[in-house]
Amino acid sequence: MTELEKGPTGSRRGRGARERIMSASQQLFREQGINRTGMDQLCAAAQVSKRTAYQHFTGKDELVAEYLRRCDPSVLSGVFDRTDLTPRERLLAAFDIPPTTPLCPYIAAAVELHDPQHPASQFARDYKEAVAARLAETAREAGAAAPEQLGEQLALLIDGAAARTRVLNADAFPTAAAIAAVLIDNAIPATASDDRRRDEVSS
Amino acid sequence: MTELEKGPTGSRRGRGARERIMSASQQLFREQGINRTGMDQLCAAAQVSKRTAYQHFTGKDELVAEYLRRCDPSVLSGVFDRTDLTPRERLLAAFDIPPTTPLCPYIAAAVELHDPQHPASQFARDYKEAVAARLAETAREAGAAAPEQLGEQLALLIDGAAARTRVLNADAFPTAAAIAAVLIDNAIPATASDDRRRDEVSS
DNA sequence: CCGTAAGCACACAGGGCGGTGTATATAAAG
DNA sequence: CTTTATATACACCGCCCTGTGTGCTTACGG
Repeated sequence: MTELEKGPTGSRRGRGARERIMSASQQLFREQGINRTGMDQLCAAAQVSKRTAYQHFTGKDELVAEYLRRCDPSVLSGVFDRTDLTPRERLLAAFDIPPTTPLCPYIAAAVELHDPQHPASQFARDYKEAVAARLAETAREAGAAAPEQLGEQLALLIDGAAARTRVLNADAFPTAAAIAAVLIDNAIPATASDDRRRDEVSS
Repeated sequence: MTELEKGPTGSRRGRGARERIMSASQQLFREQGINRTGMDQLCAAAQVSKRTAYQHFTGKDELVAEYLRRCDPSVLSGVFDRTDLTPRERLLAAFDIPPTTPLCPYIAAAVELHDPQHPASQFARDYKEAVAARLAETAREAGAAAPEQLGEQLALLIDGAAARTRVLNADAFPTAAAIAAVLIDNAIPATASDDRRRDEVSS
């Protein structure tokens, strides 16, 4: 572990300032939003001097982009890679968000930054498209008639639940899940439904 | 018309500074967002001195709240009051947003202000609940089995389309409308569908 | 042990922000 | 015309923001 990558991401041998910054970003940007979190506060929370922060990131914009890049793994990958679930169950599992998640950070970033050209906004767009693509892929596995369309629809439901949860201060994901169940059942031909009409078709 | 109300809203006899402020707010807050629009810029755009602005509004917060209050009429009322449409058509018409609308300002405000206690955030919540209620009411008129549920579902679709349109920079309302059509058809008992199976029931 | 790079403390620049104070012009109501 | 509310111009305050400059300390690798 002496040299590892020393690439653009690697804090080569220091005491892990970069990691602390990213960790503090995750917390503060989620709790307070991006615009309402100053670099001073962020550096204080990360126990990092401001000078060090600006040696790791050219500016707040880059920091925000990197923050968004590190939001995903626990949310997305954890759902689609679960082999213990049928494709249909995986599609529905995307709506079982843990109550700790305050709001989809991608939507928040896109709204707060308000600039489609901002690197973070671009990443948010790419990410949302990737989610829709994975949903479509899973929909195809589940035997949906129009998987692309279903994927886009489910993605819209997720975003709707996230936005509505934020505005109303009340969990909207159950409602979205209910809609998703309807859409999935409508899109998957009866012969492929794996848990609702199993008894009347496959067994 | 000499005295009219002289109430808190009335610019009693001046040259309409308040109206210009609100007009500029509508434009700038939508184009640039709330946080990225300073009072200096807003006053310049409204051709109003800053002093005057602060004589009409105690602060930016109040201005923002008033701005949100004036967003509605052209969007909401215009849909639900159309008597030329059947209830079912009215539900679907809610998804025919004019392409001029950049994003639901209520979601934007809730995300940007980031404070559920802010008067504008509270109004946004009330408004969203009112929309869901009117959707539910119309769903009841249309004969839906569970109108409250359908109203909440359609409201979620609208918010999802708005959020997704913002993040992706691409119109997501057609997708939402497609989902809405499915939900409506599923929720309305066959005997009550007013334009699909009309010929086999009512006439 | 020594060199070098990572990190630190601290002050400061430059600008935008929300908001105010003051003195002046204008237009309507009487 | 006088009065009075309304709007104006403009300077100003204190605060917080992103971002730097400078010199010093620490710790790891060779």
